[in-house]
Amino acid sequence: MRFMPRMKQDEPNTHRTMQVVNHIRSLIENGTLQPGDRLPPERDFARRLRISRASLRTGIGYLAAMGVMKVRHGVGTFVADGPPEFGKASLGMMGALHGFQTWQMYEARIIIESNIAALAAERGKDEHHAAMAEEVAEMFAAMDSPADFLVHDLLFHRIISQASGNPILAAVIETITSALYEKRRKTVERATYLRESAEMHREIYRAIRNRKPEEARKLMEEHLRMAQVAQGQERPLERDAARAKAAAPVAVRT
Amino acid sequence: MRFMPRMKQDEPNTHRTMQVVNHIRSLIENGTLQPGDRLPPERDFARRLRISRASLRTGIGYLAAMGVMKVRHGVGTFVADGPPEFGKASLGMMGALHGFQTWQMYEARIIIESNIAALAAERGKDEHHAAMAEEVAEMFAAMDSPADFLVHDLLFHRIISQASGNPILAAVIETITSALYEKRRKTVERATYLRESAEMHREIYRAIRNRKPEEARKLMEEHLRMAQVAQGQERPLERDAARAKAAAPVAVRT
DNA sequence: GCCCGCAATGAGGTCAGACCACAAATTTAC
DNA sequence: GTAAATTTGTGGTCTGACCTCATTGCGGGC
Repeated sequence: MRFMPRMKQDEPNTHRTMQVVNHIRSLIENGTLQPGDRLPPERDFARRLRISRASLRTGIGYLAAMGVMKVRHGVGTFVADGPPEFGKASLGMMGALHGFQTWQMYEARIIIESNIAALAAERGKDEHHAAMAEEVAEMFAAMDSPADFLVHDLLFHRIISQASGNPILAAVIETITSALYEKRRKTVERATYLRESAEMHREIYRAIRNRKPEEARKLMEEHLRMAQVAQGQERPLERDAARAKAAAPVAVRT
Repeated sequence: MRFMPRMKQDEPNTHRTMQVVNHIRSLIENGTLQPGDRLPPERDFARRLRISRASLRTGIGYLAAMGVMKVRHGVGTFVADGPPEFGKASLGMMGALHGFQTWQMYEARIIIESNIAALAAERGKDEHHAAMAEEVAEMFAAMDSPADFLVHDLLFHRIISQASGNPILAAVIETITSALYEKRRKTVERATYLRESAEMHREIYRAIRNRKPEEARKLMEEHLRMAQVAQGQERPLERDAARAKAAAPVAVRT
């Protein structure tokens, strides 16, 4: 992190929070701050921005909630690295608020990730293919360790997201996947279908490497649908669902 | 909002912010707080939770960043109503951080929303059909007022999202759309294609009402692709894109 | 009697400075 | 030389005063 310009002085009444957010945003946009970089200590930064530490912290908290910043007590505040995603807790929180169902997460995941696979088959580069092959191999090697298997499973899917060339779709999938992760880790212990799963991954990999978008899409969809069934998260029938939650009125507020 | 239980006292070292978030989350989950409800005044709430007002505010700020709460200076703090979406600023912020391109937003939108249209054709209810018809009519009526037209355009798409029965996909689209809104409002003034656009909407509506998922999907995709072209946001050719940003290394950190 | 304008009220927003808790580096003791 | 204790640097929390904004309601002027 190099030279850091001073914040604009005007607009005295605009919310301090947004001043901080916009300031940091501009630092990111002009390259002063990059993923993984560390912010100055709060006390210094606040003095430099000529605002109180409390206000600075509010702004940082805002960015942390969106997953843009990562705060580590006793260590420092960092710009997020790793794959882009919406705030970790946000899906869960919105789920509580709007009554998301698990089958809806799977449905969204199937729709988006099968298209990601197709895009990856069109755009994937050699590095991606190599990395995918690596993870498939690791999966076969970890057949007796469900926990390890899961790790490489996740990594495999993440590489496909990256190969798709669309970080927005990748971010959405990342968010959904991490919300699903907890439920998943429990059922993976029943390792009965690991071999089958590994082979499906291999087929997906081949379709992508051979640049067969439609095949990749179809295989991915099949794979995810199977994963969903393996965890008993199919969409309930209408008459069962009706009991669960009364239909919301068609009211689209502005 | 009825009786409000007291926060758990234990776990003294856990972050106050998360205490607040979890507490409010539980209030939402057990129905004490509902969309549109107002939180108690910060001073009272903080006293009841036995934490400082500053900490409470940190937690509220966190929720506000995720779009779960809405704070209005001088008025109060409310649980968000309206359609679910990720934090308004989050996409823009992530875009700055990870270099999202506009064509990627359109690509994501086309993929997701065409599938939403298909789902809506399968699951849409009479109320949705009626509301959609209404908005189509409004669009034809607003042919001479691009700004009004845009409003009904947005509403139309929002109803389809709701009719799809998958609030997660709806939230994603809502987030992308609002990020795209600014750019859109400018070009809509060149009203040359409004009639054409209205007719496409009508066709989409008909496909959904007649429960023709594949047709709805196809029409929606066509419609969005046209909107993208109308604003000159096609995906650049590879050789042009290469110059814009060097390919990131295939590094998938955990 | 009605309307406009100006307190009064109550809400969130900001500030300052002291102190607490955690993690890493450094020194000290053995 | 290693392990324990201490120091240092950073984020986390508290207190309580004061500021700004939006709404309410009371007057005075018409």
